[in-house]
Amino acid sequence: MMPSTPLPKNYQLIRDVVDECGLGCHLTPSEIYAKVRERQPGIGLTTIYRGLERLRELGFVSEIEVPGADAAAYEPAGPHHAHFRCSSCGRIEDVAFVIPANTLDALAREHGVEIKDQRVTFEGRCSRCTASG
Amino acid sequence: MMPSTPLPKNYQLIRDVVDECGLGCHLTPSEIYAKVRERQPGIGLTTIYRGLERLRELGFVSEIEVPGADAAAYEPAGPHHAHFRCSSCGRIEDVAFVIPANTLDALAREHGVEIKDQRVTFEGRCSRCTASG
DNA sequence: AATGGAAATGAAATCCATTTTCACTTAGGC
DNA sequence: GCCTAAGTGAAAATGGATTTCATTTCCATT
Ligand SMILES: [Mn+2]
Ligand SMILES: [Mn+2]
Ligand SMILES: [Zn+2]
Ligand SMILES: [Zn+2]
Repeated sequence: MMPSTPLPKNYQLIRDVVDECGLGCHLTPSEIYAKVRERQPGIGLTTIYRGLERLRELGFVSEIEVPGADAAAYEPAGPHHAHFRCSSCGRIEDVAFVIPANTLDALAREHGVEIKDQRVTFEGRCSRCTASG
Repeated sequence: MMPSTPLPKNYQLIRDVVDECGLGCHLTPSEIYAKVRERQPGIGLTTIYRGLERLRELGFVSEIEVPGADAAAYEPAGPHHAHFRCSSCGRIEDVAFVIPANTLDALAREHGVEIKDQRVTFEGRCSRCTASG
């Protein structure tokens, strides 16, 4: 089939900013706003929120909600993984960890629910804070 | 040693409400507010927030922050566990699952961080919603 | 080109959980 | 009783996210 409707220009800019940040990089809507604004000074924060929602629906970006963080963060879509949040400095890092599907299946059966997603977040001290503090 | 300072009466009421809710029961500050208010009509929401923070520091209650939920939830302190959130109705259930310590150790070593806590949340459809919807 | 409807846009208003401020009351060691 | 620290609640402030609404842009169709 034909390539579906191309992304509106502004949404593409948002996608670019998230993509250029790269894997393992997590940006808040405000941070994205600031970066997009460098290329499109007139854009409004509202459009950032709307664009991020759309891009998430389309599977281009992922939203992560980390307990303790004051705002949601976005990253380019990629392989599923866990996150680590340093409770000292707030830094968020990727952690290569996923609960295997057969474990999820067992849990789902056991609890009589249908599990569609997992969110794993670790909390502690990052190497930088351990070194300095 | 002497029993440390007894809990202020209002904080004790908050603790009672959370405890009476039982394991596997998760209450938001507003819900707790409503319940405490039945016994102490004059109490303010501010005191609920302050009490919950204190009770958490003292280890009597646990706060859980579930992605997708609009407010934090509290439960009586107890064994560590994971949570399941139904994306259809919002219901939060306990899930008997913890990432084993040796796995955490390996991850921590691998990523050069110090892991102090884990937060595991599953998302999907609860049995009730699967049956009805 | 003209047209019309759908989508996108941004400013402003609104929402809402949580925190902060501040003046006041309470509790308890002395 | 006095004094200080802790507790309290109303009200205001905060701040991320959403909603509203009037306007503009986009594009497929004439
Ligand atoms: Mn990530
Ligand atoms: Mn629980
Ligand atoms: Zn750190
Ligand atoms: Zn449900």
